[in-house]
Amino acid sequence: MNLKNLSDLLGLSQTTVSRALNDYPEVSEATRARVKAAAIKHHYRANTRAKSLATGRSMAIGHVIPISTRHEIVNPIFADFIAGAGEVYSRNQHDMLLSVVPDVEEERTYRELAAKASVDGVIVHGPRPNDPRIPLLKSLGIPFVVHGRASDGDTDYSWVDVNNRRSFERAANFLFDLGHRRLALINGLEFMDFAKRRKEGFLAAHAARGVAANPALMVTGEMTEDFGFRAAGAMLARPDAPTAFIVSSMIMAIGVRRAISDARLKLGRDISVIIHDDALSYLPNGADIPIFTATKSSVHEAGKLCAQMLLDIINAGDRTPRHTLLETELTVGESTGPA
Amino acid sequence: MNLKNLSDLLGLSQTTVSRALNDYPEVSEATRARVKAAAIKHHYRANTRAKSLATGRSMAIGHVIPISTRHEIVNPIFADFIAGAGEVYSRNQHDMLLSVVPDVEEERTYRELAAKASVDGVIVHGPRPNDPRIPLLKSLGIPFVVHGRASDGDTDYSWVDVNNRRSFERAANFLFDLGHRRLALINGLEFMDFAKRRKEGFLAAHAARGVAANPALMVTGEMTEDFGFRAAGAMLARPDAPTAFIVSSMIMAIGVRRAISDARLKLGRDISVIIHDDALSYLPNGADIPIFTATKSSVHEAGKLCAQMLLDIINAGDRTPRHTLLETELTVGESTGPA
DNA sequence: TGCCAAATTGAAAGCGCTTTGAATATGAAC
DNA sequence: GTTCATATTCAAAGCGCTTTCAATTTGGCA
Repeated sequence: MNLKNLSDLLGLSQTTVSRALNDYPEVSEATRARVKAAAIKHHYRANTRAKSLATGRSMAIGHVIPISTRHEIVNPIFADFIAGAGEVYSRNQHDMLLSVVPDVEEERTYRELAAKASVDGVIVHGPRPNDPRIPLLKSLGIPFVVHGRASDGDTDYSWVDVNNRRSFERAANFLFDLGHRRLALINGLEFMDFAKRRKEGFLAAHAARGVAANPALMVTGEMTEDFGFRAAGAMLARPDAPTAFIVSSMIMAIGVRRAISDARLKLGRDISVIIHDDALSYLPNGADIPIFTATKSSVHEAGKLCAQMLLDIINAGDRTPRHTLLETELTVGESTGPA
Repeated sequence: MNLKNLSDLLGLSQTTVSRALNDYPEVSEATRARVKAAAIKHHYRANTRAKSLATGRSMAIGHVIPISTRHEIVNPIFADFIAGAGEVYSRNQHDMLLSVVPDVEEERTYRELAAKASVDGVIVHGPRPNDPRIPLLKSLGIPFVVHGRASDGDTDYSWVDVNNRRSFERAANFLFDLGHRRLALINGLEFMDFAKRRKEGFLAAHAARGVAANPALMVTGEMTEDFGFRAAGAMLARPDAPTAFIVSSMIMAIGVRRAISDARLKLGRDISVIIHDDALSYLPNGADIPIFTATKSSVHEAGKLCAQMLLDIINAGDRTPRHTLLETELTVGESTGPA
């Protein structure tokens, strides 16, 4: 069933039928009702490709998911973020186009998306300091929103980010207030911007208290359970073992917990742990009382915000950058206690 | 830069340029080379919408991700599956169209995808027994592949699935062989087909050994850490506590491990655990020696297989169903021992 | 009754590509 | 030098929609 069939059926021109369905005013209410009824009855839906060819808008948003050729890991945050964004797209009749590409081909992918005109805008995932994608997208003229920020370089673009620096500074201060002095940081890979900012916050808190941060207690790595386990295990074996950990993700923290329990220590009593909690739907931080004391910020919500911001930008047609900086919630759980 | 511009530039007709780029034989090698060079030089890529309007193929595959209105959870398996499928699509110049929709609107979404002709085929996620989507997609005439199977009802469709029944039967037998008699099953929600099959396998092993399965030791629920923790905690507190657990996912098992350690028991010595390991990239089952004894099957691989099967079906044009049944690998880790 | 503005409808062009059918150029065979 | 098959190129139609511009109808008012 296409427009021609439908209009023939109704004895109307394609013009009128198209206008009736798209709520143009120059169509009588009587015909509009008749047309809409017929459209529903015959399950008519405008062919997306034809429609977007005619209008010049694809009604689709692109997400380019780079698969690291070195690390072969899929960001576990991804599912919840996508789900959040997807909800917004569905509600606004947009499609989501996902490209999973080896990171080395990322630039080519963006260029193709632009040239093939298959999306109206893109979300940029996992920004790195001085990220080359930002100038690229600007030069291509595609509207985009970055989930996170890329420090250094051009900062004149739209983003939604968590205040990672402040968040980790607060976490460190919380531990200092409990009397801890030997804090460990188990962070994500440092070429990711968020990890860099978290470390800065961690160090800033140390500086403010006049406590020297021990480089041996600051590690960065893949955000896996296994890495958390090894890193924490190694640190706990040191003579200058930390009394508290700040951990960049729930998944890593699960490994940290395993290391702590393997070392026959009790979480919250012998050792304190604060995590950053992305509020992943399948890893809730306890039901009533949080298992971990955490700086919490829902990545599902971030997905929604990014998507909404991008749609707003596209609709507004005005390209002045927008920013949303989310503060985390510091929720106290059972994993922290006095030193 | 569009086809017209490019052909004007070259002093050729659009026909010839199009043919040159699409490797049609009736174009001289000299012109083909000239055209291809110019295309690269001017970053020309055919507009997807125009192309698919002309060819009738959208070169896109749809994935409908239902968000349960009740459970609000995103399947953690999702990211790795999508990454696997996405790799295959990229390699074959296909796009992936993701629709995140409340489960109640799923039917409407499939109908729209069909009517709007925005995809050439779809992957069906999370089949349930007697799943209504299968007859629906058949009636709509869209090629599709199911990740998993829907027992009961029409079985005449293409799928890629793990042999869940056999897998859990083997796991139970492995524990029986170690001398365990009181086995617990911590399973996914039973309206999911895979969970149903796993339970069948669990029960089949019991029946074969003449051991009565204790209904109190078989639970189903959300696949979260928290559910695993609570379920295992409650069971361990019983007078007829299990000596071994079979757990349907790594994430649940992490909760089980927490419950075990809270009960001051040692995993692998006091209590055995076998998990089903989907080999999620961010939750590796230990680095050298597996933490958990597991029935393992990579969901990333399953994503690739589903995608490849669907593309094959679309290209073959032949609609006879194909099936791939994957056997799991039973790898012995440190979480099991004699009763 | 006649006139003009407003309301309503339609024909046709165009979005950027593929593909059919026709036209032209080339070259081998006579 | 023709002739005809083959190789190469092109003009134009068509994919299903939107939108411009033109045509028609309607109704208010003098």
